[in-house]
Amino acid sequence: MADADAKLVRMFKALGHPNRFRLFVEILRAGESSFEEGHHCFLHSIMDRLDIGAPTVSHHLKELVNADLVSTDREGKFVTCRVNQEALRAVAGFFDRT
Amino acid sequence: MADADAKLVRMFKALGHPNRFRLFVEILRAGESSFEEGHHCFLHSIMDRLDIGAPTVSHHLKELVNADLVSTDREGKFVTCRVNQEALRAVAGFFDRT
DNA sequence: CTAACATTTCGATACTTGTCAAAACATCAC
DNA sequence: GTGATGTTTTGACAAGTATCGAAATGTTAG
Repeated sequence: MADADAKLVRMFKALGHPNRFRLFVEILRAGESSFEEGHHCFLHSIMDRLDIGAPTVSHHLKELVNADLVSTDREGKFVTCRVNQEALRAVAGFFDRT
Repeated sequence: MADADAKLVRMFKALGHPNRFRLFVEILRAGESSFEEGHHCFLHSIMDRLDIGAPTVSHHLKELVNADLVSTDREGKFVTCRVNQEALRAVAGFFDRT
């Protein structure tokens, strides 16, 4: 299997769990509605809206990062998240090819 | 979570496993290169190209069908598969929205 | 009807994963 | 420094999943 395909599979797998999908969509939407540079958002505000324990959110976030769908940064006490637009284009490209 | 989202998650989950992804791509490609109506292809010819046991292929195919990515028909002794184009458009739409 | 072929179901097993509580780590405010 | 707050790691457990061999089912050919 081609390398690019393996990467796609990792993305699909990451999005193929309800809680991870919701986490991703929250990051996506929070980033869209943000006026700050880079469209990032704070993890703790997302945690507030998901009724999942913090360790679980952290675990899922790490998987989104491993799948290259999301990237994170630390700003002092907080962690900020943003979606990786380039990765999204790769996925969209797969479906456009069909 | 909205109903449409749950459907998306099922599709992502189905595509998020290497063997299932390969099965899907085989069906996709076989269908594309076919001149028969409906772009269908025979399951046994796909099985030949994947080094996975028949029971496992059958299992994965069922999951692709459950995810609404693929539909199957029986033609006598054989099973034919085709991708569900409408479902593909639904997924593509998700990524266009970003 | 029987033999051959295509596919699915069943049963078992090894492996992966989602989740949480508790502890640890990181950073800031004081 | 201490305490408070945000996040991650660890350890554990339940649940889910991928895979296979064997058996069962469906279907056609002869």
